[in-house]
Amino acid sequence: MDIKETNGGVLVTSDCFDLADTLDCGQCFRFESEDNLTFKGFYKSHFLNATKLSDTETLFHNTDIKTFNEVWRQFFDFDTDYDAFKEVFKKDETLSKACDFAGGIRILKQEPWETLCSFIISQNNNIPRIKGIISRLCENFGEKCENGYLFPSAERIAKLNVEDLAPLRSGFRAKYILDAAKKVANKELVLDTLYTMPIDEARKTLMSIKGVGPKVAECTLLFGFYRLEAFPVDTWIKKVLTEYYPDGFPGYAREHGGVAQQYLFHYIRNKK
DNA sequence: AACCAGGTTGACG
DNA sequence: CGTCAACATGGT
Repeated sequence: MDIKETNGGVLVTSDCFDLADTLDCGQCFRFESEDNLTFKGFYKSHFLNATKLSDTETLFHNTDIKTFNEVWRQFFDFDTDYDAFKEVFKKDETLSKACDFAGGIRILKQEPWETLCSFIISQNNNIPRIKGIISRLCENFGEKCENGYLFPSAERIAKLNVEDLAPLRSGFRAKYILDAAKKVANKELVLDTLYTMPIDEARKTLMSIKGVGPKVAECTLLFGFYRLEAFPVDTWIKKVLTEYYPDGFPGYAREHGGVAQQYLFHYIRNKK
């Protein structure tokens, strides 16, 4: 991992980072790209504009080393050694292939409320439509700024009703979005406590929200709270488990199972 | 035109 | 406890 300031930007060189795979592997839904090389989007109110230059080089535009270190360095988890994860994963044949195929993916440290809301929307839904609903959520209720719209706060959404959310075309999920927003806004559920809460308790807490079951809770913990032991099982991972792990998923890959899961998810969906 | 999508709920045995 | 239809909507 090498990070250096360049002309009007910051250049990152790493064998364990692929911008396109990281932003397009289903852990986030709000980064856009025309050519699958340059990606734009937001973390909180910070605007990202970055380009994949090669398999190992990524250029972050319009930023300096100070902003980069404060915002993007932590968002993209650049201080974690993914080679160490892969060393463990490579003891397993399928995981080894997944590492080779998807080893540029990193687990993003996303904003908790946005992550929770996004994965509520994700249930029984496909990725293109999930992106559409979230995009309309931001356009309708998020703050407008120079480069687009921010993700609306729970407090903002909590004041709305189901009819207000009709423009999202989120279907039966609208009532779930509102329940989550209300529980967060009135502090019945304090999201920040989930960073350190014992994971089983954190799962239960999230599942007290209507529309949050085991899968959505697990995704929220992994992608919104950096709980790398979380292991979301969706339809694709179910296939992987029955097909490649009939005797169970290896215990040694469990500690950072979320990383393994993400490699496997991307591998099984995109190989060949 | 069916079938599926990064599932969850509530009803029923 | 386990099973299962229903749920809104749009992409393939």
